Amino acid sequence: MAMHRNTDAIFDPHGVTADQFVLLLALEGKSLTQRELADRISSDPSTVRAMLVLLERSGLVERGNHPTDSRAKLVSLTTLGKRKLRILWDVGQSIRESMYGCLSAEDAELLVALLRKIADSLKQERSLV
Amino acid sequence: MAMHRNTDAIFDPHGVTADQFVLLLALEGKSLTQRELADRISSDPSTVRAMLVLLERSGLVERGNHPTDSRAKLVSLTTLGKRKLRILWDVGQSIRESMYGCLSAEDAELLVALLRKIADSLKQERSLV
DNA sequence: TATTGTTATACTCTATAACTATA
DNA sequence: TATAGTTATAGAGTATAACAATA
Repeated sequence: MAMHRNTDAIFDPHGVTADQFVLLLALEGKSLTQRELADRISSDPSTVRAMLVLLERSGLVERGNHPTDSRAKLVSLTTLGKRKLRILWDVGQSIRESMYGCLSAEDAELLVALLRKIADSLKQERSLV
Repeated sequence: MAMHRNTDAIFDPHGVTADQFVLLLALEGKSLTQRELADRISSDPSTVRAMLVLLERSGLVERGNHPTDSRAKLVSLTTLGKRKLRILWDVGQSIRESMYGCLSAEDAELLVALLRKIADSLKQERSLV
């Protein structure tokens, strides 16, 4: 598979790019419209469309009809997609844990807490816009 | 300018992509061959070549002859490139500081220290390979 | 009129393979 | 033989603009 980002190397052995992982993550536990998906991953409808075509081809995602809006399509994970997402999450988790290996347990926990605080702060900023 | 990553939005107004910024940063204070540059930014010679063509066109970088190896080319920042790099660094710095805005000064310092520890650990791992 | 999605087009980064020139 | 760089080719994400269908 062709990589298009350095970080893809992590997921490359699993046939998924880092961007695709982000998209799959946004679909965890719910169905979204392509537009909602684009907003969620801070991308563009045309970009999302291109990604979905590839992900559909890989069998990780499916697009069905929207119950009330016939313009929209509802995107959701297939069974294979859910399974793949779980695997990829575990891959990422093991990498994170090995990165924290040079820190004490307390420092690792502290680091995550600080990062989460920043993430929450940014998310709140964004929702105010 | 066409963006090719979400993070490009930060540098887009300055006509530089995030990847180009990484490359320019690797050239700060020194000249490197294209091969060294590729190793430094964990990329490929053909990729680096493509990037350098664009950066040369923008006038941020120049390629001269290598003093002892006539196969190699020495890549270095132009005056404009050095100036641009300083500006981009300041842009990044102001963004980092605004991100730390939700943390106390001590916590912000601690966060940077923890991240730097991880970075150093990864760098050491890499040099052992 | 506004919105959802599609299509066409263009740009940047990614990399592999085959190649030239030099060490 | 090995290395530095180039070229051709291919793939994936990025976005804009124009468009059809629907709300």
